[in-house]
Amino acid sequence: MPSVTSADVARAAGVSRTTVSYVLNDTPGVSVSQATRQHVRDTAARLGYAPSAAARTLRRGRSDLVVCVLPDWPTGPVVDLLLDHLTDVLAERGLFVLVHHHRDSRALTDLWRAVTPRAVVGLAPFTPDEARAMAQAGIVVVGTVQTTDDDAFDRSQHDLAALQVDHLAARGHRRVAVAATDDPRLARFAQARLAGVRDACAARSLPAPVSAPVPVDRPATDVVRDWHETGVTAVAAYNDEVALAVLAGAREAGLDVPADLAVIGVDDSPAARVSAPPLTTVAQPILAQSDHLAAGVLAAIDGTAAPSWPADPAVVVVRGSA
Amino acid sequence: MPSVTSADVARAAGVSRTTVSYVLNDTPGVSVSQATRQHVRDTAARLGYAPSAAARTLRRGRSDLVVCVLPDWPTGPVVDLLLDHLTDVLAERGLFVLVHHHRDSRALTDLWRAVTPRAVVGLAPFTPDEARAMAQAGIVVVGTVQTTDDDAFDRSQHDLAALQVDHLAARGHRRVAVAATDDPRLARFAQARLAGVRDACAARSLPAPVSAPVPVDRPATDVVRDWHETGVTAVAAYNDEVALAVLAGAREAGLDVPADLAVIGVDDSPAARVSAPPLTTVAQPILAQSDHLAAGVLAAIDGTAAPSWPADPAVVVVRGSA
DNA sequence: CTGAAAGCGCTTACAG
DNA sequence: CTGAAAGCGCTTACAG
Repeated sequence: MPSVTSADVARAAGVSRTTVSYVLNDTPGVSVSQATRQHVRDTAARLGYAPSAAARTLRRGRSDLVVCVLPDWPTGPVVDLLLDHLTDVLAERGLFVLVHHHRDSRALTDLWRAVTPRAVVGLAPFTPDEARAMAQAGIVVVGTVQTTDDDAFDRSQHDLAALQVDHLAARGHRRVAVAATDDPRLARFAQARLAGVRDACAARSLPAPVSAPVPVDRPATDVVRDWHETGVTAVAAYNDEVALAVLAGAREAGLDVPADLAVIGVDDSPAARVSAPPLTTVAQPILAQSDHLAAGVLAAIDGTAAPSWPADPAVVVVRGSA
Repeated sequence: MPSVTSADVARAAGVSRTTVSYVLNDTPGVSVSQATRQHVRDTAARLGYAPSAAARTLRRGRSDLVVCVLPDWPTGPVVDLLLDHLTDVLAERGLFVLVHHHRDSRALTDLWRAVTPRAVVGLAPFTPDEARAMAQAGIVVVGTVQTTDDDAFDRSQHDLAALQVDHLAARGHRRVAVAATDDPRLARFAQARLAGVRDACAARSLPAPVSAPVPVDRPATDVVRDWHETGVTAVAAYNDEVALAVLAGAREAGLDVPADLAVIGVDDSPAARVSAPPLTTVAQPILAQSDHLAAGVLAAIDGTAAPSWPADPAVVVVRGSA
């Protein structure tokens, strides 16, 4: 179908393309009579005119599109919240957020064929190569984690782990196990988190933690039994999903939570509230993080200084499991 | 930063823009010497050349972008799977998938300002107005559900509900309750699903089901107790998340699942495998649906006939709860 | 108040 | 084998 252009609208309405553009964009500072405005709008609607974003972007020299790159692992409700908030905040500045599920680097390269975004927000850590390619292309890259080389990355994972250990230690636990994830895509995170638990234990003179991967799709019965038999009384889980599998394993093994085994997760997902027992977990300040990301995009676009990362008020939500 | 264009590359490499375009796009059927090809590529890399997607799209008259519009409610791992698969399948045809979290109609209108996609895949039902606007803009619209007016919409929800009732009835249950969602964004679905359970009960000569909204962030203790006291022995939940809240409520109320109360969900989410007891649920053929969506996009683009919706092999996954 | 014209960066027939 | 030129649809200084 031959799509209708602004020239078609101009011709049909008996005005110039200039006028069509002025009216349809509500360009400030131009005076076009109300009658003409209405006539142009009616004509555009009648013809089913849809402006070409490509032409607009080309002419303007910049697009209003912000691409948010997600990690390729399942992200859950916490990230949904972040995305919605980010979309809202940037929409107020006329920026439109579209999300890319990052699977492999090839896909990230193809991205430039399909769109030239104004900015890219990375929720997945980029490799140094990817980050360099984007920077070179003049694309603003903002992220929770700039690259996997970033120190801030390890630090944030460390802090999360420390909060778990703090809570467990305050309850008198000494022998802590780490329920890691078995998802290879999360290896980088799991590793930093384990190191965090290890350091926190050392700092509190607790014995070094043991660790095992825990699949999320079945009760972690065997692992839990092993841990319990070797004197472990508390488990720091990679996230709530893993913690749920630990809870299920304890149930199967006939262990009482938290009496026989305390369990603490990370995320404060909805499921944490209705598990048996309800899950004690670490909640991250997701809205604050989202605001920070939005501020980072805006700062980069406006050329002002990037906001500093907010003091991290991640907090332990105490429920029944630890 | 003045971004580098193909003209800059041509100048620096000492060739014409034509040659740059041929080399960088691997245009078939043109003969450029290997030496020149390499020289152009090196020059482009050295200058950090990134082609303008807007210019390319404008010139070509079409973009390679497919926008997938998600509903504004939390979608979970099932939709993630669908998205990943859709992205893979369409990538093979050079199409790039970006996801938009649909919150309000204003945002959907802004979409055309930011991008002119080749096709839109709707996972959320569009209003008739929205669908018309897109069709008029010459955008291919493909979806599980074209509009909320669509008959197929009610039918699919009906089928899901019928499967739940079938399973419950086969286990000897007669008094069925519907654990609906309290999320207003899902009202349209909840309504169709309730109607489905009602019809299925009628068809099997069971008494009409009772129904109550169940929040997912706390145990549904009171509702469950009420149901049990009025002779209800089985619950058809809106989805697994709601079912989990029912399970938690039963636990609080001191009821045994499934002896005192059977519970069946919808989705077969990971959490369903590790709940107490493991959740019996209805699994949807998500990969088949994803393939169908991809085929729909391709058919529309190629101008061939849209594939018919596959016979829906949604299936009950029997675990411990019903 | 309105219009003619330039130009954003690319691709691709066409001529050499 | 390579280059000059047209044109995609828009916005916006500029002239009237």
